[in-house]
Amino acid sequence: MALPKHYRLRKRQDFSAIYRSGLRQSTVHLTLRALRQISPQSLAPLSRSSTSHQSAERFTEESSLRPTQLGISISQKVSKRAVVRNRIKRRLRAAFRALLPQILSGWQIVIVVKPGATQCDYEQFLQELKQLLIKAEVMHGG
RNA sequence: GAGGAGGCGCAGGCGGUUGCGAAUUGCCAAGGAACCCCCGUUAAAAGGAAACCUGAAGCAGUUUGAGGAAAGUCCGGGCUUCCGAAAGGCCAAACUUGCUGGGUAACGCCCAGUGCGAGCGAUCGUGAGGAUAGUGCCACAGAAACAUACCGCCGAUGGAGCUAGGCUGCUAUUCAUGUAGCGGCUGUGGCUAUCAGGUAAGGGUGCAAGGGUGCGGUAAGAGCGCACCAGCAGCGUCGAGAGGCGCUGGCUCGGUAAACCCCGGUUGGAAGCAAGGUUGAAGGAGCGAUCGGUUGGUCUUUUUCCGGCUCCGAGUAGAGGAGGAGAAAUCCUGCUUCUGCGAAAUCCGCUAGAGGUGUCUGGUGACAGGCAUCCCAGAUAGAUAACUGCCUUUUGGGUGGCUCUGCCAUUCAGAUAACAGAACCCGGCUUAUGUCCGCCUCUUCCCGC
RNA sequence: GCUCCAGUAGCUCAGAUGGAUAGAGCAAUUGCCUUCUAAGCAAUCGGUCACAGGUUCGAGUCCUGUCUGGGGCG
Repeated sequence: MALPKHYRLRKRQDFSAIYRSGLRQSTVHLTLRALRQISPQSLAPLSRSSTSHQSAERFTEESSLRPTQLGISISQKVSKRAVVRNRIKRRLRAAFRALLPQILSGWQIVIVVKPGATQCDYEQFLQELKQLLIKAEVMHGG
């Protein structure tokens, strides 16, 4: 990872939570799944979903604590060769890192790579990522 | 110079901007803490504390960070747990290993050799035990595919009197020999029939038909005899052995075991680092200080002793709290114990190894041994990078020079790194792969001297 | 990490113990039928049996090694 560890999305729970209730945007080669993060204290009783307005109040105070976390999902259907998949991941991370200063904190993001992205270069990924993040209002429009 | 065979090496280099993991050092929040201060047995509160220890996150420095295949998972190990057994033998089972000798921790791997096959050769390939232990199969064709005889050849016994002959009678003709016609006898050759005849030379069929070629031999034939070749057996000799060479012998046995099988060989089995352990969220079960009884039951190895559990009796009042009449239920807490990664949690396992490099010695070699030296990835939604400049190499064009079918210099344009990503660790095998990549040895042909 | 299965015509599948020229349905092409089309009928076309090597007289089938695709378990 060309990202520091606390910018990475690491737990299986986080991924499944994002897939379950996150918003969705997509371009030709990428799909964005994003979830606005709730504070770490109320993360545990998330499934009971009874303490919604309490956590919403806390959110405004504590959203600045946790930075935005990124996870990348790329299937074997995109390419059977691990080298190709890893290269795409690294390029996406590099693009994300370049956009990091403009990104709001407190989000959890998963980027799903679609088949056909094998031919893309760094510039294309940067453009598509920027488009997605602006559409999802994770990033300042500039 | 052209073509070919074998082997080895490398896995482009130097930067720029922005970054990541690990180790380590320092700084640092915070905690612990000897101690200081305070107090003076009616006490030890509050406060301080850069001796020292721990040290999250962060910052800074230093070091370091994918492969020859990290891949496929086709073999062999190490390591770990469980089951079984505990040493050896026999049987069974499994493996599916199978020329010989060696190497190795081990191997289905490697090295050296033998036989066979391919190539002019360098070299290459080889799943290379047994077909008289038994069973099965060998389509079609063919008489017959494992034990038979279709045609043919030969023999024996017959038949007809057709045919070629032999002997002979009559008639015609001729001077005569003879010739022609019609008969008779014979059974040599042919024809034909038969033989539970002989034969395996020849024909035909087929991948394959009972060793091959030649001479003799025989009624015809045949290893029936001989010579040479191939194969088999025995002996001698060389070799550690597979085998090589030589001599002798009786002459002969289809193929298929990558069909079943037989023989030999090997082997505890199963799972795999998501092994397995530590901490432990969560869940289940439970919680009594002490003494006595062996007539009981059961477990630890049969017996004895000792001991554990259970049982019976005494006794105390039964973890703490709430609750209640309470030693009840129920709830919370604590403790004991069991389960416990789908809580894909933490840490360990986790990288010093059948290790790398250099050198010497032994060995034809695989390899082994000695000495010196080095420490060289440990991630876990998975680091080792993203973008980019120049060089290198090379192709084409232009210009210039020279010793001019070329070479050198310069310039412009293009191409320029393939295959591929550690996931517990090693040894092999296999597969993928190159910027016109580089190097060495050998071989064949051509040209020149 | 472990493990199983498949690969045969454009598609979906047969092909049991090796035997001659590898079949079926659909599709395609042509013809018939019909005013025309569909349906129907008839014929035709189409195969490196995934690849390479081997055993055998002979291999889709047996053996060995690869490649590709798909599934299962922890």
